[in-house]
Amino acid sequence: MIIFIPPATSTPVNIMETKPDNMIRITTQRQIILEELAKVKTHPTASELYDMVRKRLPRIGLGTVYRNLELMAENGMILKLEVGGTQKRFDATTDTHYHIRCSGCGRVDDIDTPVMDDLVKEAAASSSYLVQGHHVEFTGVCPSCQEKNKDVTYQ
Amino acid sequence: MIIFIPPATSTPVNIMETKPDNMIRITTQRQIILEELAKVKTHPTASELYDMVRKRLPRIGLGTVYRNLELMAENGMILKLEVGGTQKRFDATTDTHYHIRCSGCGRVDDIDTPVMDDLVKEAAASSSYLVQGHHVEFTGVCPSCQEKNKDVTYQ
DNA sequence: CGGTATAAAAATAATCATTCCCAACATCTT
DNA sequence: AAGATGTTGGGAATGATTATTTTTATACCG
Ligand SMILES: [Mn+2]
Ligand SMILES: [Mn+2]
Ligand SMILES: [Zn+2]
Ligand SMILES: [Zn+2]
Repeated sequence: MIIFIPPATSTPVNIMETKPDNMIRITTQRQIILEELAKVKTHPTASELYDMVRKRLPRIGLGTVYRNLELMAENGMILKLEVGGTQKRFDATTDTHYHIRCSGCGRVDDIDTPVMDDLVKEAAASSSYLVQGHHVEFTGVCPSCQEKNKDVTYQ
Repeated sequence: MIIFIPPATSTPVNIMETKPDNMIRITTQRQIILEELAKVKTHPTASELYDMVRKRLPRIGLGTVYRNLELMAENGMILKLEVGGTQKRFDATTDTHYHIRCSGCGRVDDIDTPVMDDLVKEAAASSSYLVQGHHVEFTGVCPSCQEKNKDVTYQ
C-alpha cells in the first residue's frame, strides 16, 4: 500500500517552478521511520532512530534513515532540530514549540511555555534579514543528571 | 608578557573543590585568537578563525585554534554558538543576545531585540529541569542572499 | 498481465568537522 | 640550573553525515 502526501512547501519556493507533481511516496521504510519517531518524545538522533527501526526492518541501511529523515524534514512532515551537541535530532511534532537540552547528557525535552510568534515581527523590524522563523533553546540539567551529581552545585 | 585572567566559573562547579589557582594563561596564540575574534562581528567558525590567525601566526595549528576556543568558551571569555549548520561558531561578545542565521549561506548575525531573562523562570516553572540559560535563534534570508535570488519567493 | 522506465534502497566509499595523541618546546617552581 | 608542568604543532583517529554505485521495488503503458 503506497500513499502519496502533498509537500508542505516550506522554505524557498520558486513560484514559476512549483510543479504540481512533486509528491513523496510513503514506502515501507518511510512509514516505519515515521511511526517509530512518532512513538517517542525523546527527539532521537538519526542513529538512535536507526536502532529503533532496525528492530522492525533489520535490513534497513543507516543511509536510508538519514536520507528519509532529511526528505521528510524538507517536506514538513517532521522537524529537524539543529540544537547544540554533535548530532542533529528529530521530532514528529511539527507545531512550533521550544526545547531544553541537558548540559550533562545531551537529552532534549519539550518546554511547554507559550510560543511567541510576534518575536519574528520584532526581529524583522530590527534587522535587514527577511525573517522566516525562530526557535528557543533552553539549557539545563535534567532530573536524572541532577540525581547523578548531588555533590555538584550548579549556578 | 603573560597575563592571567580568573575563570568566569560558568556551568557545574563543585564548591568543595573550587581551587583558587585555576587560571588560564594568555599565551601568544590565545591572545591573537582572541584579538582576531574580537575584530569581527561575523561569528566565525574555527577554521575561518584559523585562516585569520594564520596571517599573524603562520605556524599555528588548527588543533590549537580548536583547543583554545574550547578552553576560552569554558572560561566564559568567549561564546561558543551551537547554532544550526554543520560548524560551531564563536563570538567575542559574551553578553546574552540573540542571533539570526541565513538559510541560504549560513551566515550568522546579531539580532538586537531585548533579551527576555524571565523566560528562564517560566521554563523552570514548567519543567523538571534545573534551567540554566536560553538562547533564541532566528532563521531568515540575509540581504546578500535576497539579492542573489530575486526570482525566488520566500514564504 | 509483461516490459520498460523511474524511484528508492542497500552497501559502501568519501567527506567534513572535530578530537585525540605525542614528541618538542615554553614557562614555572624551587 | 633542573625538574615539573603546561602548551604547541603536526598528524592520526573518530564520528557524523553525505555521496556514489549497484540492486531492488514500484509505477507506467500498452
Ligand atoms: Mn519537541
Ligand atoms: Mn553575537
Ligand atoms: Zn541529563
Ligand atoms: Zn545569506
